[in-house]
Amino acid sequence: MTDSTNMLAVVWQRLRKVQPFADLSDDRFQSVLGGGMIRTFTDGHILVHQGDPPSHMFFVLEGQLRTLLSNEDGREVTLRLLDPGVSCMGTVLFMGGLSPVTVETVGEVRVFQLPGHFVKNLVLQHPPFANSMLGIIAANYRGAIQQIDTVTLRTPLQRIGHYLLVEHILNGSDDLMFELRFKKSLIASHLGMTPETLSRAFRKMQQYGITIDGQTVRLKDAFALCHFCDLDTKECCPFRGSKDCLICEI
Amino acid sequence: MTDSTNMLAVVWQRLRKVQPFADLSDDRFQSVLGGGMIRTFTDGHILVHQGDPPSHMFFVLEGQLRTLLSNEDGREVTLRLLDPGVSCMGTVLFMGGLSPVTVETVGEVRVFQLPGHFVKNLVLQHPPFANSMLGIIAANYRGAIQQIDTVTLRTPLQRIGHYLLVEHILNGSDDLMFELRFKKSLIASHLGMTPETLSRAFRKMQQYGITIDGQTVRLKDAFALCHFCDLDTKECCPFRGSKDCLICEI
DNA sequence: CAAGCGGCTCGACCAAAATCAAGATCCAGG
DNA sequence: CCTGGATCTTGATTTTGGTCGAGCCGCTTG
Repeated sequence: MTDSTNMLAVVWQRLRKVQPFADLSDDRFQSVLGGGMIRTFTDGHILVHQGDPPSHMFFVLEGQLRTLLSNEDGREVTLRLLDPGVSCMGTVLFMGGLSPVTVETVGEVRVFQLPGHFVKNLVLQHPPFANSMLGIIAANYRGAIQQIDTVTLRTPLQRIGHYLLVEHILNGSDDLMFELRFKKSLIASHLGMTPETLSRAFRKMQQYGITIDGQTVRLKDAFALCHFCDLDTKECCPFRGSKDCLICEI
Repeated sequence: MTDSTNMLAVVWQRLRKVQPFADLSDDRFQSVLGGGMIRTFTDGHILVHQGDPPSHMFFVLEGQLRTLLSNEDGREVTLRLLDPGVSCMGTVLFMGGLSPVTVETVGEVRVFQLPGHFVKNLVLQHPPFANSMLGIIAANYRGAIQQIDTVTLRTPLQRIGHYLLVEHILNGSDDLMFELRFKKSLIASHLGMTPETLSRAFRKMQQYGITIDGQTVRLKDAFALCHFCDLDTKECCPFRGSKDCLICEI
């Protein structure tokens, strides 16, 4: 009892302020918690198989998940890499039909899972929640478009540069050193290339003043990654419009 | 007056039964029509530039649109090819921020455009409409995921096979002959390859009993395209579970 | 009918990334 | 402190699809 109360406290803490729950009243949020459950999985566990009917929406509490596509030969692409506070399968619930994606744990993971019908009801009964869901799905869609851009229009070097840039910005971008959140083989799979190619490209990044040692990325200066900026990313750049950024000036 | 009444009748006819309007009352649908406008564009006109703030949602009435991504070198990928009855930019409205995609006409096109704020209000005021929008966005997202699968996990031959299969099914799949809806260079761009590669792959398809002559596709038999089926497509296959399909049996 | 144009096809060549095959490095467990 | 396994790096080789150039087909236009 104490344990489960404790767990609930963790969930509360973790999910209260994030989409799609941020706009809910405390009462309603409480009922959402009651409608779902907390589960723990070990490394490499598959929560959803490509082709399964989608049953739940998942929220990462601790650890990491990834969503991926695979073909018959065993080749795969990672679609999304999820850290705590992030959800998945929300979109798939509204697609109708079977899940096009596989969801797999990366390391040990604790998730909160909410039944699909629960989510769908909430959407119909609570417009702000529907709006939140639209926002989440739209954001994921944006990510997918970004990924199409990445794998079809960019060289491996550009892909990694852009990936690092986004990581750097997420990280607050005030430090010239930060850690990769995911292991390299996963990043490679996300960027649509082999680990070998990733490795070689990391090497080539030294020409731009960016060195990668283990999981640590070091930048020569605050603008080292500007070469890899794009319209979308520029919007989030803390130096946007700054005279110091040679790229943005153009 | 007569002309605009006439136009409205066309819109009514074209849009009344399609998402996201199908669930609206006649009254409300009428007010939606009043809130938007009809416009005509010539070939190659750009309705939305990558990086523009999204202002409208568009519905194709006549002709074709495409949405695309492009990079600085002029290379581009086509994301979606839109026929009458289909919408675009609905998702982008909910993504927040600027449009990641360009929208361009293919030939002469007539569209109905609805201001973004109008759509957003409707979502907040009318839950079934929100639900429809979720469905539309989710469907587009599915398309994007499909495209990632296509460009990263499939050979050019498989990509085209799958594309033809989907076209065949959309076409009713009762005829062994059908027309490509889009010109080949557009299809190539959608499948993430050059027109030359598409051409060569079309040639190779003869080994599978599929011949392409101009815009006309001819199949040796009803199961010629089964080699290119996947889980997602299998769900829509009219022969699903049929003993005759050697692939589905597996 | 001829000319011109756009879209498609096809062959020869080339560049880039995947694959294959060793090593190097790092970490966990004994 | 040593060992075994996973992960990453590196070089050599192969494969694939892109690029370039030329020619063809079908359609429009004069």
